[in-house]
Amino acid sequence: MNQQVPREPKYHAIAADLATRIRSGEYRPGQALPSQRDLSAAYGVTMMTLRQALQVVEDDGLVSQQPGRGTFVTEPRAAYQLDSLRGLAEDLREQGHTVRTEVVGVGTRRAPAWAAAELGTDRALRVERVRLLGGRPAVHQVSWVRQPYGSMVRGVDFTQVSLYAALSEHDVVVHRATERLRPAILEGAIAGLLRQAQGVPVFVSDRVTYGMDGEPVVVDRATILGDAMEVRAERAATGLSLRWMSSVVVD
Amino acid sequence: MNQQVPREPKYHAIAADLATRIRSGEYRPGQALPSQRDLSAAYGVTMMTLRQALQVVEDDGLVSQQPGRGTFVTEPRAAYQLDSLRGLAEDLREQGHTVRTEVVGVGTRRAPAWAAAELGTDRALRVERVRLLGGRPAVHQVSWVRQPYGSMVRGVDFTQVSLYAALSEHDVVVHRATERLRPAILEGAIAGLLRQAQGVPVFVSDRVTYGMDGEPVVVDRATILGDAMEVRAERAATGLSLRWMSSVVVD
DNA sequence: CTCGGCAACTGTTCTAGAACACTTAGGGGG
DNA sequence: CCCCCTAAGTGTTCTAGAACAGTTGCCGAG
Repeated sequence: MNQQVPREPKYHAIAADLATRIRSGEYRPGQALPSQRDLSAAYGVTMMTLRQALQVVEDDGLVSQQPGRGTFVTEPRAAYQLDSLRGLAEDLREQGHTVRTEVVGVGTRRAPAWAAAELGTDRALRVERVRLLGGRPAVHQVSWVRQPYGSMVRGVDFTQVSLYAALSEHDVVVHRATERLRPAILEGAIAGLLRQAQGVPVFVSDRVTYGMDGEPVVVDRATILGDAMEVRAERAATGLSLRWMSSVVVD
Repeated sequence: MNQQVPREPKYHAIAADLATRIRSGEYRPGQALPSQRDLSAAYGVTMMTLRQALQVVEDDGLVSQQPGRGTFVTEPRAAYQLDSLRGLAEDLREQGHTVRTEVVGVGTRRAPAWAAAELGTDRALRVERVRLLGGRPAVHQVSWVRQPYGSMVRGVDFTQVSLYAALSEHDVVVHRATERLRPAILEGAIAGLLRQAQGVPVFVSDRVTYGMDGEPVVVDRATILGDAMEVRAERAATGLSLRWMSSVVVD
């Protein structure tokens, strides 16, 4: 047995192919995939390798493997993975939501104490945005990008380019994030920006994103309308996720 | 190669053993476990089997596997796993929190529409409780236990026994739960029970717990003070968790 | 002293099966 | 018609490696 381990693991490619075929409708919710034996033969790999691919697809929530019965495509579940390293808008777009970003302001500022404490400095670029779902403001977000990274992305049009994509263009690779969520009451200028009355219940999310060297790169505070998102957990699924309430989506 | 598959998979037993040794302090946070090759030899299994066990332990958040470096024990993270099937108080106690339960009322009632819709019937036992952390009311919880399970546990002293422990005494085994979390504003009689002013931001958690037959057994609605809990996510960890704010704990 | 290369260590991927547990459907018998 | 058994299908677990990618430390040379 002489095997090569390719640059991209086979099981990744297979998982991606299966995901594509499921998302494209080739395999529909409730439908059984071909058996593992048939799939492994079709992809030209052993059962073990195929099973690794299926584990990935199952972990992504696209299928449910049932002993003795088969592997079934699950109902689509739009979810924002809280631990995602992508930007908010990218996540929502991937889920098929119509997302528009409005930039409220961009400028080099002294970061407030809470953000400076996380960044380890108060020298930062402040990026203030509003995210609209289906044309309706749903999220107000202020990002503090630590210098020198802030200067790198200062001229970016953030209505078109995500902060993380812009950082990536400058080879700033994010590696880890922590995020905290709490309930709060909408007040101040943010209420106006979200076009809601003061006093409305919201989630406030504080997020710190770290680079490869473990140093904080971006600190975000997002104010999210309580009727635009819920936190949902299901034992049978991959874990916790944030779901964008379908009532908000006007595609 | 003639192998038997035992009733309990080997990798389960190995994962449990490793978890026990980590939790007992034999392997400390930050410390590297022995290499996979050494562990597989020590447990008398192949690398693949050992890796399955390690995947389970990593999925439980106890270790972090790092290519080329080793497998390291993670810092303990006191957390209420949102998808836990145990009762709320049990979770908190396990985390070392001082929890006291006050029973507001128990009685057979017609479940409200939202709970009846989940239970598939409005015949249920209503159990209303307040959970105190460190002597301070932190959570108000109303549980609706579908009949005939409600009748089974009607006479239980819920200040001493959790609802799920009581159900378990009657061989009602819960198998799966779904939970949703949203922000809200404290109002009505609940504010008084939690000894807070009306208008305070809270989380509201709706939870449905299912039995082995897939039928709903209990529907819960918990109102949780925003300063008693946060949702926290870390990429490097197992996913989302609810953390009880240390400021609330007065042990 | 610093840098580069090499060796030994680490985890990751893959092969090629085989045996087991679970599920379902069909056929036969009562 | 109902029940039981068997066979064929399903996923799950396990063996026994080998090759590859990543990491780290040590030694030698400049």
